Amino acid sequence: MSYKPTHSHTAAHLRRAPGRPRLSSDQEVLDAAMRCFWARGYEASSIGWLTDQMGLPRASLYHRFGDKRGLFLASVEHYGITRTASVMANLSAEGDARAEITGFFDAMIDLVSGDPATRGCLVACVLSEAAGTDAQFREVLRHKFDLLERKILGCLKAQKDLRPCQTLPVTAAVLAATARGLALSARAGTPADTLRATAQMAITLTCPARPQS
Amino acid sequence: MSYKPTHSHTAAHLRRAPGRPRLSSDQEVLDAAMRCFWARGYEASSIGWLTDQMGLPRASLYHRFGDKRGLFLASVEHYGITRTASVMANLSAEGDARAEITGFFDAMIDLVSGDPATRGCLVACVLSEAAGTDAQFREVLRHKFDLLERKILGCLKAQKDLRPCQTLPVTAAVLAATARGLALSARAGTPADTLRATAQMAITLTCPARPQS
DNA sequence: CGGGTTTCAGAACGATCAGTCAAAAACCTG
DNA sequence: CAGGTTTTTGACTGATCGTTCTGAAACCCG
Repeated sequence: MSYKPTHSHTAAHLRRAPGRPRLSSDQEVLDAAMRCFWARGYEASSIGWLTDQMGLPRASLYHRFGDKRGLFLASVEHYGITRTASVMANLSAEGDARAEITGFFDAMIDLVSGDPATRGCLVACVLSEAAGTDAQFREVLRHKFDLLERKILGCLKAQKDLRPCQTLPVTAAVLAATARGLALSARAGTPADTLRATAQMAITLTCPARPQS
Repeated sequence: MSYKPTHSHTAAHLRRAPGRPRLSSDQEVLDAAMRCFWARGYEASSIGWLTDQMGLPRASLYHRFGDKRGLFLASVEHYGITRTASVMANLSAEGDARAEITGFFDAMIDLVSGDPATRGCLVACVLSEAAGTDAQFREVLRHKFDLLERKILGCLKAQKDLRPCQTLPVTAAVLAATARGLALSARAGTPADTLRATAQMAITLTCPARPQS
């Protein structure tokens, strides 16, 4: 195995870190670890399998991330930054709610059924399972769930044409639950087209179309 | 530990099984195993923990159920018979769809948030995770998912007052996805009242109330 | 070219994993 | 009571688990 320097001289004023340079960046190894957990779940991903896929020595993994739990938490955070952030960005609460929520569902479905090796959602499917035996995982899960509902809620507040019976926070909860249910279906193997049709119907029922303007 | 015979002479014409009688019935041990998997998930439930909770000798477990996978599959089947059957029974397709689906959601929410030790749904939360590494689990999961959707669909066909835009199978998929999302929320710790309010809203949006007759 | 520092590489650790074995115990039939 | 059958019991196995340790390698600075 040949040595490949990370960067030769990116910036003269920025001193390199002392010591032997790393073969791979945190981004690279975290993305590999995330895909492992995403595909197999927390318990089923052994350290040996993880280090193989990450291309990282065993000792380096523990030095950088503490232990398996720390690596998983870092992977979940990496997932949030590199995957769900762009999906949630659709819910900006600045335009038409129906259009934004449609964009959100489309992006979400691409995420959960894009790569057959990593079906479903790392948070909804994997973290929620791991949360059963770890209190900290449970707290992170609750925070992630809450985040989505508040984003949808903020988006709905821009919608003017809701039915009189619709309480906004509860409607947001319905949409969030539907999204999580779709992620679960994706993990079970439901094709993306079916998911999209289901999402479309959920949006139609939840956010009535604005009158033609 | 004292010996307790299962039954002394229930029926004269029914011969007892030969050999040493069992200390506990299949129903008892399966229910304990099911609760273990339900609470901790498949991978996190070790054989040692399972046998402890089941009160069953290690060797007997393997003799009766083959291996851990067999025990899990038997537990899922036991779950279907003793837990989800009564929940699904609400969807008889013989009465008002709205009322039946409301009854279904109520029973489902009781199931997934009744016992704090076994939050969520064994199928939606645990089996769906285990399905990531086992093809047979995946097949069972798909079958269970499909079963629910067909029951809801059959129920919806009795509904006369759907909106013109509603395709029945897609509407059933929306309700099934919502139900699974609620089970996921229950596992994350969302209180039953919140779940019920969300379910109520989903039903209101999906199945418009019949005109007063 | 030597210290100092950090990562790499892989062996090694005790613990625990799923699964097995052999013998004793508890029943039935005859 | 003797022979047959099945379950219980607890010790046992090899493999794998998460984690740690020891050196050597590869960089910077002076």
